[in-house]
Amino acid sequence: METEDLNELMSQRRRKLEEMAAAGTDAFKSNFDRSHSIEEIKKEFDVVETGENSGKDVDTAGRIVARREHGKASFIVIDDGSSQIQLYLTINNLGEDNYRELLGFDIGDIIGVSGEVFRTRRGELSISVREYIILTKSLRPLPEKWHGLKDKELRYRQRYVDLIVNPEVKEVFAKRIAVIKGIRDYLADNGFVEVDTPMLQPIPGGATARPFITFHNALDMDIYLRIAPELYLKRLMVGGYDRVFELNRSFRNEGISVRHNPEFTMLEAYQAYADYNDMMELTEDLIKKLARDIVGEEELEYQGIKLDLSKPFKKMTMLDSLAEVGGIEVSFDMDIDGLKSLAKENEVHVDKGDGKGTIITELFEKLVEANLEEPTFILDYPKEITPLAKSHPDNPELVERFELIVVGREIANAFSELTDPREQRKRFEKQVERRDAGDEEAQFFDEDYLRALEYGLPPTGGLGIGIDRLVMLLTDSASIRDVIFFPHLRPEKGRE
RNA sequence: GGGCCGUUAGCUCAGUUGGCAGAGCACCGGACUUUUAAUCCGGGUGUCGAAGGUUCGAAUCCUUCACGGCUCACCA
Repeated sequence: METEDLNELMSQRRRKLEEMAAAGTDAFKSNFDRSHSIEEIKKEFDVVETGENSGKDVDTAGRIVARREHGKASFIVIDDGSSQIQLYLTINNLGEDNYRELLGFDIGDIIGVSGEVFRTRRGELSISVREYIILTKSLRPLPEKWHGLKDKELRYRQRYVDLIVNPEVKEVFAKRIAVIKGIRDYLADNGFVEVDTPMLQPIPGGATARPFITFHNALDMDIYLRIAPELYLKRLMVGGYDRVFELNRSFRNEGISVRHNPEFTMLEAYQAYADYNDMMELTEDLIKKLARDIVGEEELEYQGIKLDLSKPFKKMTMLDSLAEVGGIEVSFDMDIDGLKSLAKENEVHVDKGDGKGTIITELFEKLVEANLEEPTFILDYPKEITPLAKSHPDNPELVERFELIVVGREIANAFSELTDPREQRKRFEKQVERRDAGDEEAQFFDEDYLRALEYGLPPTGGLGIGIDRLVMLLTDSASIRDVIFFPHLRPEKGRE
């Protein structure tokens, strides 16, 4: 199969590889001792002035990304992922045969070089090559140097090529890496410990979503990929951990869009003796810190919308926001038919089994959430859609829950956790009723979780942050695929 | 799932009314000892996403399919 899709360029490279082999050269070396990374060279030799020789040799390596031939003296640019540097090669330094061989290497090949660092007359820090070695032969041509790789499908499927030729992609992922590290550092500084809980769960819980189902052969049973780590993390709180977090993947078997990938990265953090107000403070502080550290300032722009993260985030209850932003008066005192007709007026879809809480939430999402730009905490969600949160003392229809909305998107979600096992049992039973009525996203009944609650969960605040969406916000990325190295795509056909 | 758009050389893209498949970069050959999108001379390397159909003739028109993008629906 492989030979069939060989084009001329790939054939040429394979021929070169065979010629190397025939000459006794191994084109896939096992190691190379560097004295410096390219970034280190740039730092250390920054003081070398235009036209000046440093008098010092370095050993470094990288991928050939450009070549400029000038007869008996030429230039090659190599890139090691940290930075790029120009190589200067002359017949005088290398001799005719070696000079020709080094120039004959292809763009994409990975080489090691030794030589003196100097700065050219044009001011470019360079290495005057004395010795070189092929480390890895590249058998496929890279995309064009000027336009890079544009085709989105190729960029997502072959992210390795995207990363080689499109430098801005690396910047986005550098920020993603920094966000994740920043969160871990922040939480560690605040006394949280990072834990791992099961991704393969016999009962998928902690969120309202359809799970992926797989099968355990030895146990002869269905098993689920987790939709959230929540119930296991709260079991750990029962076990006596005071502050825990998990920053890892969850999986939801739902539609794929610019905001949804079937597997996504989520932070969940739980703090004992805290409630949702404490989690609100933590969320705001964390996000402001990430903006400062990673974007460099608290004013940023997302898809043309200017956001000022330096101001205190706004706070509104869901019901108030429907009045203030949505322009409709809604309350749980209205009867269900009144809410249904209100939904109809506003072109909000209502399912048969939907109660007041669901309809109000749908109205909120349509009339309010989509229109919120500046960071806004929305407080006090309907109990009906939130089976794991503590009841609100002022209104039995509500729970102590908030979401942080930025540019119409949910960035964080938190509650005062429901700790009363008797009420949790009733809430689970309601979910089972919904599931029996055909709601595939209703939550599962988890008897062991109730047992854990019966031993006693301290008052606990819980927080979830969607990392991919947060990174989108901080990197001004329009699609979740731009912040996930390998986003989910349909398999390529004609493969295998 | 619906709608719209796209798929042509390794990459980025043109391709007129249906009439021999094009450019730039990359690549190959040649010139050039400080260039940096190097330059100059010569060379087009292709299953026009796939399969059918219409036609003397299809990259171009029609049908179906695949993959992707945007969007609506769905969904935390």
